[in-house]
This record gives sequence, structure tokens and C-alpha cells, in this order.
Amino acid sequence: MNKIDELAQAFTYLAELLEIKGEVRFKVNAYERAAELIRAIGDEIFEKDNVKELRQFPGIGEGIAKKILEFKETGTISKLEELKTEVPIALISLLQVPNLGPKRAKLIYEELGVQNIDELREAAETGKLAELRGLGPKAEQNILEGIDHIENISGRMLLHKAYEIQRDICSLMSEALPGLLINPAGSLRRMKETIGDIDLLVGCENSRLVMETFLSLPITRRVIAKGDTKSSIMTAAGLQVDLRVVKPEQYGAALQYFTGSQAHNIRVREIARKSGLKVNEYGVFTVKDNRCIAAEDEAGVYAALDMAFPKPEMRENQGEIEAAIEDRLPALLELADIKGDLHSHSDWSDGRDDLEGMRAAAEARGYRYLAITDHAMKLKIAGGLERERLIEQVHAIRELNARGDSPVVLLTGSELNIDNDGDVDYDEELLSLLDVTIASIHGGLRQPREKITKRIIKAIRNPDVKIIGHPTGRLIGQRAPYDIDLRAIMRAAAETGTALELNSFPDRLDLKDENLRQARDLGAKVSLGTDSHRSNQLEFMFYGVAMARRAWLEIDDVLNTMGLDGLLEWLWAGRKKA
DNA sequence: GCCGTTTTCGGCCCGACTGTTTTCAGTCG
Repeated sequence: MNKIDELAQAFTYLAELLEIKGEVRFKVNAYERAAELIRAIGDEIFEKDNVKELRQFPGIGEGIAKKILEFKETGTISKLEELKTEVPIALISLLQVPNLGPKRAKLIYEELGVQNIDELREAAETGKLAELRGLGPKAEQNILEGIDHIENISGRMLLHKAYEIQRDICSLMSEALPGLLINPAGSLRRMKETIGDIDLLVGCENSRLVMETFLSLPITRRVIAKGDTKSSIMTAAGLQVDLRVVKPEQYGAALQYFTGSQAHNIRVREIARKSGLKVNEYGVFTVKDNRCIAAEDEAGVYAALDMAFPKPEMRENQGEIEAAIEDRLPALLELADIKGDLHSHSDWSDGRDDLEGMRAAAEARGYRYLAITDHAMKLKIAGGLERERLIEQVHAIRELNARGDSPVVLLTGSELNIDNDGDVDYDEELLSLLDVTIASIHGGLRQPREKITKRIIKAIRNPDVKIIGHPTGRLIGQRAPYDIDLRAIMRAAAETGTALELNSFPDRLDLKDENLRQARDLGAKVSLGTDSHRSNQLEFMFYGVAMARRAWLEIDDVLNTMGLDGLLEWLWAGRKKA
């Protein structure tokens, strides 16, 4: 775990231990917000070295600023260490059990001495939980099911998986109830990279009928909760799906309410309160006489608060509220702005489809160009192209382009390997044949921070390298990012005019949203590529664009929104062309 | 703990559902 995550986690622990201890809600909230904020800001936080600078960030006051400085100095926070002697840190693990919160965790610890999940299970199975005041057999059963859930389910689901499931459920519901007004809400609508559960929102007068239909879907394994307006089910795959029903004339307010994020909504409601208004899932109301002034239209909810409409992907309380108030929200990148894909593989290396198949798929997407960036020779395992094969491929691509039977121009290219010394596979002469030169790390992933950072920066300074592929190497939920000085890499990329990739393959999404925003702020260009190994994977661009939108990127921040001529000019700037 | 053209003190978002309660606390999002 890197320093930023450690610091953020220290504040999360502070919040959770205080919560178990029974500290006032607001103090706990402040620490939780601090943890969130630190994760969003990233390494920049360690570049500040006094209280005053740290307090510039809204949500960081004197107390938290001092704790950040203490952590930077000593690697720990004394208040946290103190707290650990009062409340066993292991108790925090109990909080991840659904249906078990801080109050009951404290009770269970104090009455039964339970400190971890194994002990919790034993207490539940022997009926001891049901004997505690405020709990009963049902609560005990729910906690047992909660334990089963976290032990069987490996955390959160990748966005693209959840998105597909959502699409399936919505179409099943629409089949049963034609014309139904139904949409995803929650983190799925915000397009977070991973999804904990799926939130769906329906606008319909007949909520009973909607609920019946939903609860009898074939995907339902267990009904968790069912009420007049809200139900939850567990699917066989262990995914929770929540469905809310509101009246059609309240749909906009409900969509706003259930899209979140929680931090965004809290800010919105605070702002409403200051104007004598109240916001809930049924509309915007005056506090004085409870008169509804907006509800049907989501943008109308924001308008009632004198705010511009922030797109769902932005709603993380990362400055979008202020921007909406001041009417300076960015014009986010759209999928339609993407003129082509800059990272794809064909059957010349480890892809499945041939050049024509890839080109046809690009044409179907309305692209102007597609870069064929098969693996370079040092990556033998992926069928990396030897010199002669690469030359052959360049000729094949040129021939295909010369036929003039497609609006899509294939760009020659390669996904080069950054070796241990920071050099790439081919010599200058061969590179002078390639339009698109991506350089990626494929080996030595666990080297020390200085070493990998140095390798990448050397590649960035190579005039023949125009794009750094999957810059952090993370695989969501499987492999941590390389230990690198990302900000130094971003600065070097900005300085040399090298693009950083937003690899849009679903389990990569690399750079991730907050890093993309940092890259843009530091002046680096972003290149969207799907890393497709099959022609149908070009559709992953959808998820890359979603990440770009979460990072507030606009057209000019992204390389492949350029037309073909502009792009080629950019790609060949400062390079020798054969 | 944070924050301030209504406050340097006194506020701090909102509601549904469940299970255990005879009117509400705990949990969740």
C-alpha cells in the first residue's frame, strides 16, 4: 500500500473507531470526509508542508491538517494509536458485515467479547446474539447471512459486468411492462469503475405491479427487503439489486436523490437548506409551507437551487457543486467525439481478428481511423512481431488503405516494451515506419519505485515514443499498480508532449479517473485506446469515455478527438518519418 | 472536526425498511 492509501486509511480507522466508541456523528463524518478527500487529492497532499496550505482544501481544518503533517513526519497519528488501546482495531472488521453497524458491534464486543468475524459467527450460531437487548432471532439470522455474503462474494463487480446485468434486468422489466420508465441510478449511473450493488429507479403509478414483476424475475434468488416503494433482491451471482418506485411526476427528483454520491447529495441538501428549501426523493420543497417547486425534471431540481446541471459522472463532491453554482461546468467528452481507437491488436500478434475484421468493426463504430498496435518483438509470449514481420505488416496496412474501400484509415503502430534500461524494442529506422508508438511496461513490475519511474521517464523522453500504455499497470481487483512516482511521470509527459493512455479495457481502466484529472491539471494529453484483442472489444471505448467524463476531461484534453490530419501531425511532431 | 453575507458558537441531509419496540433505534444508501 502506498503512502496516500495508508494516510487515507488511518483517517478511515479514526472515523470507524470513534464511531464504535460512540463519538458524535459529526466528528466521525469529518474524518470520513478527510479520508475521501485525501484519496481524491492523491500525492499532492504530501507536497504541502504547513497547516495553512493544507487548510486550503475544503474539509481540512486545523485538527486534520496537523494530523496529516504528523503522519508525514512520523508515519503515524498518535490519536489513532491512542484510540487503538481503547477499542480493538479488529472490531473494524465487524463493520463490513451487512446488517451490523457500529452500535451493535460495540454492544456485541462489550457483552460477548466478540472481536472478529469468526467469533461473531460462533456467537450467532450458538444463539448468543439473539439474547442481547435490541436484537432478536431475526437480527441474528440477518447477521449470519451478512457473514455468508462477505465470505462468498469477492467484493465489488467490474463496471462493465454490472452495466450488462443492469441492461438485462431493465429489458426484462420492459418486456413484462411495456413502456416502463426505468433507469440505473447510484454508482452505476455515475459509472464508477467497480459497483457494489445495482440501483434501479422506476417511475410508475402502479408500484405494486412493478414490485411483483421485479421480485419474480428469474434472476432473484432471495428477497432481502420488500416494501411499497423499495425492494431489494440478491441474485444467484451474489449481486444485490435495489429497486425504487416513485410517481412519474417525481422521477427527476428521485433520479437526483438516488444517483448520489452521498457526499454530493449532502452538499446539495445543505445548499438547499441555506435557501430555505428541502430536497428529498419527491422534490424540492419550501421549508416554510412545504410547497413543491421542482420534481419531474432532474435538471429542474438543480435549477431550483440556482445550479447548472452536473452530469452524473461528476457527482462525487469534487468541486462540481461549486462549478455548478458558478455555471462553469466543463463540456464533458462524449463518445461521439472519439474519432478512432489508438490501441488495438490483430491476429498478427495475440489478437483474434485480422486487419480487415478490425477495420470493419471500426467502420461500424463510425471511426475515421484505427491504430493497429500489435506487440513488439521482445514480448514473445504475446507473439511480438520480429523486424521483418513488422515491415510486412506495415506494407499490408498500406495496401489495405490504398484500396480506398473504407472510410477508416488504419494507422501503423506498435505496443513497444519498455525494457529494464528504459529502452524500446526497435531501432529508429524501424520506428520511422510507425504512426502510433505506444510504450508499455510488461516486465519488472515489482521493481523499486525509483527504478520503474526512471524507466518510464526515459521512454517518455524518447522522441519516438508518443504514448505511454496502461501507465500504472493495475488490474482492478487483481493487481496493484506499479510503485511509481506518477506525478513526476505526468510532469515529464506534459513537458515532452507525450500522451498518457487511458486504457479502456474493462479490468484496466488505466489511468483511473483521479489520475486522469491530475494528468490534465499537470498539462499531459490523454490517449484513449481499448487494447482490443477482438473486433467486438472496440466497444470498450464506452467505458474509457465514462472514466474520462468522471475526470472532467473535455475534447481538447484527448488525443483521439482530433481529425486524421491533425492527429498525424501530432504523432509525427519531432520524429523522423521514413 | 469543520465552517460562516443570517453565526468564531452552534449548527451540521434525508427517508425507507426491519425488527424489536409499545413509540423507536439501528442500518443502509
